[in-house]
Amino acid sequence: MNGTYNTRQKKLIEGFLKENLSSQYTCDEISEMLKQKGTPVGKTTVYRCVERLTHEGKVRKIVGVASKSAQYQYIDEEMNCSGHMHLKCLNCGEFIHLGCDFLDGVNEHIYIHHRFKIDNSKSVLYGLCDKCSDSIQE
Amino acid sequence: MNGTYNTRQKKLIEGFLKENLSSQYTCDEISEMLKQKGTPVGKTTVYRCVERLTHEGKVRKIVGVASKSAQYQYIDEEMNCSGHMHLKCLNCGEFIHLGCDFLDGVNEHIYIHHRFKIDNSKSVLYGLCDKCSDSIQE
DNA sequence: TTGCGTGCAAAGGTTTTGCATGGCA
DNA sequence: TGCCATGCAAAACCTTTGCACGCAA
Repeated sequence: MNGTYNTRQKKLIEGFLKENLSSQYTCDEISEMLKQKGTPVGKTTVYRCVERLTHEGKVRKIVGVASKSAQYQYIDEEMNCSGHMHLKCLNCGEFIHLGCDFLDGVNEHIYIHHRFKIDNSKSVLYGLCDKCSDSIQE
Repeated sequence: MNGTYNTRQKKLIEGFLKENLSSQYTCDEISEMLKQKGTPVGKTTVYRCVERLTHEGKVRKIVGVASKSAQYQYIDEEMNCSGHMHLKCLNCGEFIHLGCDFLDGVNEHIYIHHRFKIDNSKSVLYGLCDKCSDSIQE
C-alpha cells in the first residue's frame, strides 16, 4: 500500500525534516538541501514521499500564505502537537507551538459544544507575531 | 490604486459571492458560473478581482486542504467574522462560523498571553464535523 | 480625456503522471 | 522473485504577466 518499503530516499527525507523540527520546507527546498548534502533525491520522489509521510501522520503539510508552494514539517512526537494549536506569522513565518492550559481546553470545548473534531496537524492560525506587529505600522 | 473603478465585472463577481455567502468558490468556478448565467467574465479578470476584493477585506481567501486551488468566500458583515473563528470539515467541506462566548476569548487570550494577533479572516481550523465523524470509521 | 480594468494569449511555476528501471523484503 | 519506489521527461494545472483595447469617472 503506502510506505511499505523503507528506502534510502525515504529515510533521507524523513531524517532531514527530523533534524529541522522547527522549520518548514517546500519539496523543492528539500530536494535542493539533500543534493547539497551529497545525497540527492529526485524532486518527484520528494513529492511522493512527503505525501506518504503526511498520510502516515509523521509530517505536517502547511498550505498557508508565506510561500506559494506547500511546505512540510516533521511532527515532533515529544511535543504532542496533536494536543495543541499552532500559530504562524504572516510576516516573518515564525511557527509557534501553543502549549497552554487555557488553550488546551479549546479543542475539547469545540468538540463538546460544537460537535467538531479539530485536527491540529492540519490547522494553523495565521496572524502577526509580537515583533512584526510592532514593526508593521499601516 | 486599487478598486478605484466599479466595473460591470467587479459588480458581477462581488454579487455572485454575496448571493452565496455560505459557499466557497475557486476562480475557475466563479468564471464558469458567471458564464452559465449569461454574464461571462474572463478568468484573468476573476483572478485579479478576487485578489482586489481580498485586499479590500470583503472576501476571504481559503488556501486550505479541500481544493488544490484557492477558494474565495464573501465576508458577511452582519456576522462580524473578524471576531470569531471558523471551522471547515475536511470531508464534506462544510464551513462553520464559531460564534460563542468562550471562544471569543481565545483571540484575546492569545494576544495577551502569547503576544500574537490572530487574523480570523485568514485562519481556518480543519477537522471533521459531526456527521462526517460518524460516517467515517477508519 | 485619463488611466484603470479587461481579456486574450503566452509565460511561469508547481505538482502530477507515464514508464522503464532500480531496489527492498 | 515480486512489488513497490525511483526519477527522468512530459503533461497537466493553476496563476501571473504583457499588451492592446474598452470603459468608468
